[in-house]
Amino acid sequence: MDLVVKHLMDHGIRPSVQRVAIMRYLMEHRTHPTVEDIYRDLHDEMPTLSKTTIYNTLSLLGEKDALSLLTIDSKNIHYDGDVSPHAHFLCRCCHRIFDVALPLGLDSDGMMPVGFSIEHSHVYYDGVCNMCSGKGQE
Amino acid sequence: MDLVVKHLMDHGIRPSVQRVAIMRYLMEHRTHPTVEDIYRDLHDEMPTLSKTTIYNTLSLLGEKDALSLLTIDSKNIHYDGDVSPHAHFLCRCCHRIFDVALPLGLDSDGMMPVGFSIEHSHVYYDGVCNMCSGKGQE
DNA sequence: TATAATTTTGTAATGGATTCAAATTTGTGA
DNA sequence: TCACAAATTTGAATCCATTACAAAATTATA
Repeated sequence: MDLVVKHLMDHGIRPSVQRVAIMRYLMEHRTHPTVEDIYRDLHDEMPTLSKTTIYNTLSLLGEKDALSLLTIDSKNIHYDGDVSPHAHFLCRCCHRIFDVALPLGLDSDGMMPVGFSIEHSHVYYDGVCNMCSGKGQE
Repeated sequence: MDLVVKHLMDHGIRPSVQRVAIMRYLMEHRTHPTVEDIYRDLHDEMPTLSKTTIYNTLSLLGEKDALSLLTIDSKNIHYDGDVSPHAHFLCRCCHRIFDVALPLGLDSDGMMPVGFSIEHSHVYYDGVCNMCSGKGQE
């Protein structure tokens, strides 16, 4: 079975044409796109796709933990189809978001007051990326 | 000298009446307020304070690292006058943001690819707080 | 096939954030 | 203290991401 369809069904989401297209886009483009990005890029192959559907779908996928919401950028919400544990880095210069490894020793056990239960955790960095600093290997 | 004025000057910010009032509000209210919260609460003592000034001031204070922007909540930007290292927890039920300790052994050294320089880092959690879960000691 | 439930769609409305130029305040030098 | 320049504040207009909503289309079920 299609990996994307399986991913949706594993998270209890009925795989409509639009949902599959949006989830596939997220799984094939690890660029942490915004709603605008998704709409622009999917518009060619699905001219009837509406922005409302994208909002609805991303909202549903988020509730079901089929994707991850990135709030690192105060201007726009970004979405990540990779739900495996990793941190994110926002370049203040080119505004791209990069996947980075989680810091060593990250362990929130015993850090929370009694009665607090963690559902998700996020580690965000911002700074300047290798391209923008001119110090990166090309 | 007034601690608030000193805090501003230490960060290279000229302490105008409005800036001091906004910074003081943030230092005395550890509730991680939004622009709306600040505007509502300061309006009594400063009826002429405009929202644009609050936006301008928070933007300036953020650039100078005199406060911290919290992007944990996708609905609104929250502001934190406490710039010492700590993590944040957003309750998905009451939508309050709590200060929590950073996880033990947190170490981002060597986690970044060559050429990436970190300027700020944030650790965010979401889940249910002790009040909303009913399991907290009151 | 008929009916109900679900999903999609486009338009309108909402509201947080920004732009901008005028008004005000503050700082500086004579 | 006064005059001028620089910095700051203000409010109206605007922008734009997101949401609300109800009709249309699609899909599931009997």
